[in-house]
Amino acid sequence: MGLSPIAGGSTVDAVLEQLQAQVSDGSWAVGERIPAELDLAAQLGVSRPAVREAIRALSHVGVLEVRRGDGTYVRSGCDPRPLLRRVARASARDVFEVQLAYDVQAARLAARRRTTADIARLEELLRARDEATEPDAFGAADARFHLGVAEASRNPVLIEAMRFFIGRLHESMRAVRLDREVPEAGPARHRAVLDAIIAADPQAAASAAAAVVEPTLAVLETLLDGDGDAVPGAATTVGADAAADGEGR
Amino acid sequence: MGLSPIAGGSTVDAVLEQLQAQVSDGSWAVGERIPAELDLAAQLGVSRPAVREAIRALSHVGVLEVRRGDGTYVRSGCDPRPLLRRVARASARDVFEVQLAYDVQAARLAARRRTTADIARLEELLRARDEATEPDAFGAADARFHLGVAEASRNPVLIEAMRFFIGRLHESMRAVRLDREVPEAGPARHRAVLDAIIAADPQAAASAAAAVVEPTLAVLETLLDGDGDAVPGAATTVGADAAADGEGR
DNA sequence: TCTCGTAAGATGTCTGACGTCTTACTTTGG
DNA sequence: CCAAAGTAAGACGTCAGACATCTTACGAGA
Repeated sequence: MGLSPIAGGSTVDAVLEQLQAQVSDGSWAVGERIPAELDLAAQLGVSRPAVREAIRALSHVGVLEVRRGDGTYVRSGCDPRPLLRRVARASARDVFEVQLAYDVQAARLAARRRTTADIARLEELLRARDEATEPDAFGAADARFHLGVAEASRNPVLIEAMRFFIGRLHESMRAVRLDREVPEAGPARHRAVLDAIIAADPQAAASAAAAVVEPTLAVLETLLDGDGDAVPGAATTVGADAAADGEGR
Repeated sequence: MGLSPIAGGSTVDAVLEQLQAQVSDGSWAVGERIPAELDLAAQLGVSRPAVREAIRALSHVGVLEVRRGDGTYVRSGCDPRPLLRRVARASARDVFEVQLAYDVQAARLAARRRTTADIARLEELLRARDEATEPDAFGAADARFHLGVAEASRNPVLIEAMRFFIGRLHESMRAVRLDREVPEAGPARHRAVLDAIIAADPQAAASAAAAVVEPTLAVLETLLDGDGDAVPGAATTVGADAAADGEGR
């Protein structure tokens, strides 16, 4: 599969798609060096800035790697943009379900790997969470406790994934004004998570973590129910306009 | 917090960090319009292309949204780049642990939401997986089955997350030549997952999904254990740490 | 044979310009 | 007085050319 001249639509986005296609279908293998910017511009019939922007965009999402003075190399064949697009337009419920998966796994791993320092830190975070009263402060303290558990799991990928998803989740709920209406699980259930982590009991920690989120998820489910699968994007979509999807290209 | 002129290093990256900082600390609220490219260029003391590249990079990861003829708006305060960087440099084990979280949750949700059509499709995928013999073909069939379970969960975020992480996981393992050495769970355990999904038993499906991945994870653990963080540059390095992070970009 | 210097190639950045779309204001007709 | 159409201003989209800087590799010299 070769490169074909760009036709219509947004030039940069069209270039971006072509480059991604070359990577995805293996025409450009991982680790390989791709043609120079000027060569690509000539092949595609566009200017160098257009090619350059597309390359930079792909490098910022980890698909390409630019080495100054040397060239541009393929770093990974997996394109994270579909995931990012999905998360940006996802319903609060969908994000919440993924967050549940993270919480359970983080608690399980934390129970296996926590140190005494972790326990002390988590105790402090849990105390701060209990003491918080104002809605905003409470939400922040709650997030910090969940993140604290993730940090005790010693898995940097899990930590960053939770950090990102928690942020997006709060945004989603704030956008639909649900952050004040959806009740949070009480201190008791959070205490159970920490106790299980202290007891170094992965199974119990996983169960307790699920018990923390399940009630909230159930409320969320009833609040925006009726969706099922009949209404794909509409109802709870946080990303404002669904139609905007076709915007770029 | 205001904008300060760019000093040294990579101009575009410096601009990018400043823009991200403005968004992160709330100086530019979500939904708000940011200054025009020319204004930003003047404030930062750089050229318009530099500002433009930074803006495009942030728009491609969902932080900003550019509306032609109108202006640039803040779409989200959460920056996914830390997550992407982490995943790019993660060890196979760390990615695997996250993948385990997805598998368990996908199986649980699939057990609750699967249709008869899902069951038929999963049966077909499982059969194809059992029949595959060649390593590459088997790996692909295995991935398709796991993705099939995710699709039955009816959670688009979970589906895309699994698609991305499975891809990165395979890349990681191929990079260190582990894809041929790490044994896959046998047909029996996969059969158990599908049976639980058919039986509409979320709890059993979750357990079965965990049972599928746990053995592989255990082997992985012993294979590259002992490294911990002692051998930074080695094959599966998790990126050792923060130090190596400076390279990218 | 090893080391150092130089040249070629590639990316990094800048300046300036023009095209096109969106938005908002103004004007005109009812 | 209100509403609709037309117009002008602002902002992003793209392009062109040029120069700076870094990396790499090749070749000359010790």
